[in-house]
Amino acid sequence: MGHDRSSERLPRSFFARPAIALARDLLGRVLVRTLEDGTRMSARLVEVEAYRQDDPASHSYRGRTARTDVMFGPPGYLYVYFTYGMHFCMNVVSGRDGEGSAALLRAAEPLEGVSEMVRRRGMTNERLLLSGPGRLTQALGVTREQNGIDLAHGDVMHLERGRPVPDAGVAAGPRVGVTVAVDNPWRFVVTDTPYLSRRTLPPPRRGSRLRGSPRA
DNA sequence: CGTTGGATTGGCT
DNA sequence: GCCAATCCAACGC
Repeated sequence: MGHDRSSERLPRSFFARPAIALARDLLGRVLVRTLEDGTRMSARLVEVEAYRQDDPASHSYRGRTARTDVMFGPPGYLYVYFTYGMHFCMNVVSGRDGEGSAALLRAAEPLEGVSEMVRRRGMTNERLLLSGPGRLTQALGVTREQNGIDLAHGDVMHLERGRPVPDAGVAAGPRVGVTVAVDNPWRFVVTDTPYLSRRTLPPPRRGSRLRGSPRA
């Protein structure tokens, strides 16, 4: 039995790599949100997607703008954007400073602070508390105000080591809700969990270079 | 400056 | 399964 390091904070170096590698390795990690009154909420990440600068589906594809500025900054910061007139989505910035890439946090398993999540979500079904990018931000109290915060050293939100998920427990498939670059299997999910935004992975499309079951 | 549609969700058919 | 809600960034003129 070794020393338990699961609550150690992930350092800047963890985030300083390509979006696909980061997205995959974020599975099983613990996202911790600390409110101003000290209340702690935490959740185990089970669904994450990668977005690269050379990727037509990425906000960074058309260059650096006011909205995507954080995405082009150094790794380990939070990129939050507003969509469909009512939802916020949050990303962990990856790669190098000056490069626009990030990992979209799409779903998680509630751990600590469930009653606080329930209050913010206005519903009690634990399965639906954090199972979607908009639900995740609503439950954890993340809005435009948290755009650009530092996850590696800040107090508002951080990531802990948790328990990395082995390849046998991970599946990859097309990203949800994107209409371009649909053959890029950059959505990573933990297979053995009820907390995903979608229950099943779509089958490989005809003409796709992928074959058989999607793998990490 | 006007138009378009989106890395979504929840409610209704 | 279908679709409205509701804002605003990006793009075209």
